[in-house]
Amino acid sequence: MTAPAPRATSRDLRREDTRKRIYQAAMDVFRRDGFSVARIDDIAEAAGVSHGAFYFHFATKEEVLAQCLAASEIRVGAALAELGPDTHLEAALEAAWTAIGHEWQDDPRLFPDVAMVALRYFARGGGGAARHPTSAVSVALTPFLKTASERGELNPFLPAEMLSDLFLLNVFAAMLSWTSDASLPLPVMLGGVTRIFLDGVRGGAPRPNPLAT
Amino acid sequence: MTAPAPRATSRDLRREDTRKRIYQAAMDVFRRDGFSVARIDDIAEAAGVSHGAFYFHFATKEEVLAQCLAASEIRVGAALAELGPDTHLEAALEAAWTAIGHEWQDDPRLFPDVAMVALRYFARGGGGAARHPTSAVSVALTPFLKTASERGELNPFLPAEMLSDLFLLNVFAAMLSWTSDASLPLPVMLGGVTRIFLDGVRGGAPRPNPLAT
DNA sequence: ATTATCTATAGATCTATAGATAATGC
DNA sequence: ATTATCTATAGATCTATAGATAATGC
Repeated sequence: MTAPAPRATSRDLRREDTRKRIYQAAMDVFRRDGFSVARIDDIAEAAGVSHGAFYFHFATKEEVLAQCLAASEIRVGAALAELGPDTHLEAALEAAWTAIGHEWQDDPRLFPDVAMVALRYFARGGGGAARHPTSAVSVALTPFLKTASERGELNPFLPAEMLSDLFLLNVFAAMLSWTSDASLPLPVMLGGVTRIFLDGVRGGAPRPNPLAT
Repeated sequence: MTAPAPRATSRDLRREDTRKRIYQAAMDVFRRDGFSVARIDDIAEAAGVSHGAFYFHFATKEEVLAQCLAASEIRVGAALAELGPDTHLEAALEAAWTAIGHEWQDDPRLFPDVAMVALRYFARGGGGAARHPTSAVSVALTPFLKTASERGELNPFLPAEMLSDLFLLNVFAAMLSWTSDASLPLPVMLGGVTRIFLDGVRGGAPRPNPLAT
């Protein structure tokens, strides 16, 4: 599956360089002008390339944000990968929202648009054969949910695979709510939705306390 | 607050007629071509008006969907308004997801785009003085959450005002997930997220109340 | 010689607006 | 006469693509 030996040529280096310049210029312009108002020409000019060069590297403005999100997800996923496989679900979820919160707390202006592209990609998901090219974070969280499920700690209303996506959507909803109304501190909101989610998936009113560990 | 007596003139009737023709044509084209691909010119042509007439009635393609969503929300809100004020939270939430599910189950193609504009409007929310021009459904649900909260049935992690938005976002997430992977029936998914949400806000394990009012 | 990267440019679509038409209110 | 509704059109921006340039592999 892996290619033989994709040696990096000078052309490759040059391409990567301009791609990064365009990416950085795009993010700068997004932060300065707002995503929807940002114009491709301004991005290209700031990057010192032609209008068309942008489209050679990115199919659309949104793809820049999608790559930004993907990079962030990889960092968060890496943080989660450091957790031992026996980490309790509650700790894993807290690690996730903490990392996600740190990723975006300094970008409140940009976050709503990021959430938009995240939603768009989520909507494409598609089941069946072509299983989600879902978020790296969702993939990293699923094992903890599966483990908890196998231990009988979760109620059976929805399959574990769906729950990580559901959790992340709640985290994004909390962040989005915070960007438009920061009357509560971000950790309170993220902790709140996590608490609610966790209590929710652990099952309802009368239940045997499985935490008796 | 209400205007004196906005008698409907023949001009008003004519405007409303063309607006509705454009609206209907737009929805038809959206369903036929998909929202993002749909072109204004095709909509205008189908409605038998000029290109610019569309923009006289709607600022953008998205505004058509926003009005579609608003109309749906008003219907759902009306259904919820028929519930007695003592209706239990669980019954109110079920009434909500049932109505919402009925609204969109025959429009799986369009729903992801509707969710997108809903998210956009939610993101604008904005706290402080200019309180959400939030969804009619959210407004209709809030009293039931407040009542439950006052009865001490809910945990105190997030204020009741936020919970209705959070619930609706979960409902939308479930519908969205269903549109891309209908391996579970829609009522199962909507019932599932509702169950999780309800169990979540009702509070989990016994714990000290941090916000002890 | 072939191919990847990028520029220049034509075409499509959206956005803004000046002006035509006809209804309205005085 | 004034105003609301709509048309016609100019301008802005995005999208698609033909061609220039230079690196690559043979």
